[in-house]
Amino acid sequence: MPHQKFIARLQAVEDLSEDERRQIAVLPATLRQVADGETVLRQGETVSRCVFVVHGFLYQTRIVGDRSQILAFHVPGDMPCLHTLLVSPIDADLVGLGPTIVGAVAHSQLKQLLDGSVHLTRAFWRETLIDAAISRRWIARLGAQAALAKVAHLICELAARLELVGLLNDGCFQMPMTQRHVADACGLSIVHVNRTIQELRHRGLIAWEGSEIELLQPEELRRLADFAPDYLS
Amino acid sequence: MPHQKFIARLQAVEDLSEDERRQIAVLPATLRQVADGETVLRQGETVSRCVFVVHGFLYQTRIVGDRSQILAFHVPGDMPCLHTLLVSPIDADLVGLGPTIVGAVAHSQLKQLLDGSVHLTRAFWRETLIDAAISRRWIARLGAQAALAKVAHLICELAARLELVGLLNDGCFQMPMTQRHVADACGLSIVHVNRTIQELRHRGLIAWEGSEIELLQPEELRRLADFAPDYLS
DNA sequence: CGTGCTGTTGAACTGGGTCAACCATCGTGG
DNA sequence: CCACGATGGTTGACCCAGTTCAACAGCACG
Repeated sequence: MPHQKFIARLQAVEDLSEDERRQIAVLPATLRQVADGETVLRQGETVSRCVFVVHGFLYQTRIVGDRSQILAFHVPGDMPCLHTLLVSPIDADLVGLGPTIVGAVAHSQLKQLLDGSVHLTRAFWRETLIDAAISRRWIARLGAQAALAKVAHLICELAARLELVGLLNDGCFQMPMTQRHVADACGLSIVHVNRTIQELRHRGLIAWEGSEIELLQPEELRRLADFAPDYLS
Repeated sequence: MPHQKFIARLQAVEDLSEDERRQIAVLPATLRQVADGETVLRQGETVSRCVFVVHGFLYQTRIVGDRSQILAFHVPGDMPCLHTLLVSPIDADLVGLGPTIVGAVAHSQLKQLLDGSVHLTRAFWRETLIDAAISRRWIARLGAQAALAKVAHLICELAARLELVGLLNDGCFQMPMTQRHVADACGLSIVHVNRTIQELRHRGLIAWEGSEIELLQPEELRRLADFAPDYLS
């Protein structure tokens, strides 16, 4: 059931009929294993297939000057390059985070499906709009928050998004993100991310060992991060 | 011809037929004068009409902690809250920048139009995707560039977007933006924006008096800002 | 003719960056 | 089985880009 999480995600976003769910489920998709750090799509590439995350994580990253900036993380159920259906080429590298399984659907197949249904088109459109809403929060985070709040916000957002697809258990989630990823996503140096995470640990807000992150005081963490999950669905 | 610039914008984004252009042109729209600093839509509001810029400028701003962060600027032809058609409520204040004229179309009218046309839906969808692409660049700008490059990038982007709607004359454009706006858009303090702009002037890259901004060495400025206009259409 | 906004300048300060170690873990190849 | 190099986390010392505070000038407007 490769499309399962993706359908669940769309379903959360817009109510789908039995028939619509079936139409998506029968889309011919090829599955593929992606290794940690492997580039799935390269910036500037003209894409002809939409990728969706079945298991694991992807992120989008872009070189700007001598730094690399992460533009987005993608969790199971997300379709990170849905926008390439209408806007080409892609403006960032799409990279695997930890061992990951992705599916791919041809643009042509997707276009054919959407041509036949205004409602499904709207569901997919809405999906991209939520992506855009997340981007806007990232702008707010990067432009206006201090380091501690930036990192806290990122963690809150990931937790909330994983909760939506049932991957948050008891305030815990698995994500093989290194401190370098956090640094690149928050526009901070690795060293300072390290100290910031230690501060979060020290305050008893999170636990983070290996790839397991736990929210110890979610309420407190959200307050610190000025986070509300209202924009995610 | 209130819709003129908006149609031109859509046209640039996706090829429209004579008939489609007419369908948009006859959409019932109410025009309205917006004063400098006047709030058109308030964060959290459930919107029932889409606003488009006829003349002047709007920007989206969001309070985060004790700062306010500008999330986007909108130039004539833009429809800043098109996303509210599918995602409510709006996540930022929409504010006038200088004396501005906006039009408004009821969601119901727009939905009716789009229900009848897969192609128009795609054109509007694409419009929101370009907005999203701009947001992603802002993330890159805010997360990875130094002050000088941030400000330069903002100026380059505005110039390029205004050029698309014919409002760039000979490297000059009118925009009644204050240094506070630049500060809020770039996540910098006003004082430092002031010094940064002086540096840009000093290097002979721009001239900026009152509300007239001129690119004196566009090529040089773009290099400094690491700017390429590829993502704007 | 004050009052408030915008731009400008100087001086002192600080959050976060940079540089440079060092440690633990882990996969790899000899 | 161990030596190794690579990667990720951690720490300390120093530095600097950008912030903060404060003052002032020009100007527009009621």
